[in-house]
Amino acid sequence: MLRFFNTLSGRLEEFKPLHEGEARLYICGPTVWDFAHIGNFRTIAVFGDTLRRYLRYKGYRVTHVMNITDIEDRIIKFSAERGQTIDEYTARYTDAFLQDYEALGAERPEVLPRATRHIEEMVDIIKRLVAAGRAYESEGSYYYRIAAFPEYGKLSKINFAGNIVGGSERVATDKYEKEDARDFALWKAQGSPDEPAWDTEIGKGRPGWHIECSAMSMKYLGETFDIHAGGIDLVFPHHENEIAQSEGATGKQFARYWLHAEHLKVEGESMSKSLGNYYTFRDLLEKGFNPTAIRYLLLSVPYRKQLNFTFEGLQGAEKTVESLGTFRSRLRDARTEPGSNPELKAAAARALEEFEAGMDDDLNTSVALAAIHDLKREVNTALDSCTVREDDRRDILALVERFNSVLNIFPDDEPALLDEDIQRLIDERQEARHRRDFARADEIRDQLAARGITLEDTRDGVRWKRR
RNA sequence: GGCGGCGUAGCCAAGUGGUAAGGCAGAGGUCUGCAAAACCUUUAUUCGUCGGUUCGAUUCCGACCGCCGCCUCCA
Repeated sequence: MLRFFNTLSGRLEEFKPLHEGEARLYICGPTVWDFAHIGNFRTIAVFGDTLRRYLRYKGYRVTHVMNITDIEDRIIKFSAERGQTIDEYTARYTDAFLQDYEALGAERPEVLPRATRHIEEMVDIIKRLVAAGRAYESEGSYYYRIAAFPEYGKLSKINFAGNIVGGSERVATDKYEKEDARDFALWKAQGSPDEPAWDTEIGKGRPGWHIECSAMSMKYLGETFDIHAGGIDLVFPHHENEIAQSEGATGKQFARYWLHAEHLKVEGESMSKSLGNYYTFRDLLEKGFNPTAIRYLLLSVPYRKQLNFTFEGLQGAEKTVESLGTFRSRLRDARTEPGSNPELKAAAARALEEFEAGMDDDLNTSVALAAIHDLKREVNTALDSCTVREDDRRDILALVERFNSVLNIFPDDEPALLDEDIQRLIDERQEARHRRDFARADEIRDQLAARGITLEDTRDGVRWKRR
């Protein structure tokens, strides 16, 4: 039974999709004004992708929508400063993001909508809100009338009674003419002629930040859909406002399950540019770290925990991921007798059960990974003692692929081709070893090591791997 | 100020009202010509501190200390 911690109810709830056999998922993706940092990737690419993959593993047909925000104050400002259109300005960051997203082993969502392409849908919602009395126009801008949506605050549990609203008087510092300090902008009238603006039925201007997610999620997933996910910082005001906008316009429940990923820390501190511990995924690749290891590390702690990202941990993850790869290729290459070993059959069944128990429990990836490590150890022991049989080999390899279809942490171990001269050197070394000419054998091994080829002598011959 | 999360071995950490998963690092060993890989053994009488509830708490409650976050378009 798959259960999620739903921010809306504050409880663990069984996942029941709205449509039989189908799971519809919306994730608030990046804002494309800068390169995304590893925290973004943990939420969007690792948590979001794992959620998507596990839903599919559970048999649901998944529709995954991830927005890419391309209307935002900084984007407007920077593109204007450079005399570029928004598309020209954001193209570089969007491309880089998608490239990194895939390098991290995440699957491309079915829909990657852009705010700039959905102005009409946003305007439509604003018109519906105005008609429902939940929005009003003021000096060319439109605001959400929070007083007309009594449920406001139900997601973030923020008590607005004595907090932001001081009384009935307008907040004098606000530059806009709002009825209430809490009211937020749905549409901003064009400020100056050089500012990008869209000419629409409700005037010339640009949308507020929150409306894009209401418009795009409902367009692709329906007015009510299953899961809405994102970083914990989005709970308020972004997601709270999305609920107000969507439910205020449709009168129906918006998203049924709200999942929020915690932020990570770096070396025990919050990640920030000023602390100098702000890393993008690209930074880590440039430092030579393996993307699979990065994924493993970001996955090793359940998404609702603040994982502490450290370089020591990343080095550890590299070793771990390497050993997973060794395990899989060892099993693949093992020469086995026909039949099956009941102990391994039981070990595999236990691993599957624990993996699913962990993942079912609000995607507890720590437990799921422990199940994989336990299986790895038992199988390696059996490989050492030659007690793996052909059926075990086949079944456990299939099981590993099942696990990997969800976590994607086994490194690629495609039996890549060796250059002919490398193969010749390996053969020559084997001959030398038979002659007990170990000096020559070691010389060749060092030579290959310098070319990035590590050799391992096993009972069944030489294994090699490229580093 | 309001609201929330966290504090478990050298490091990253799971977890539970009945006496602590997993990974990395360390130590010893097996295997090996030597390595590598793999495996075995070992590493918290203890889960921030102090109280309380309980037959029993790391797990529940309270206080305190420390860290992180939201309330300010940062995942």
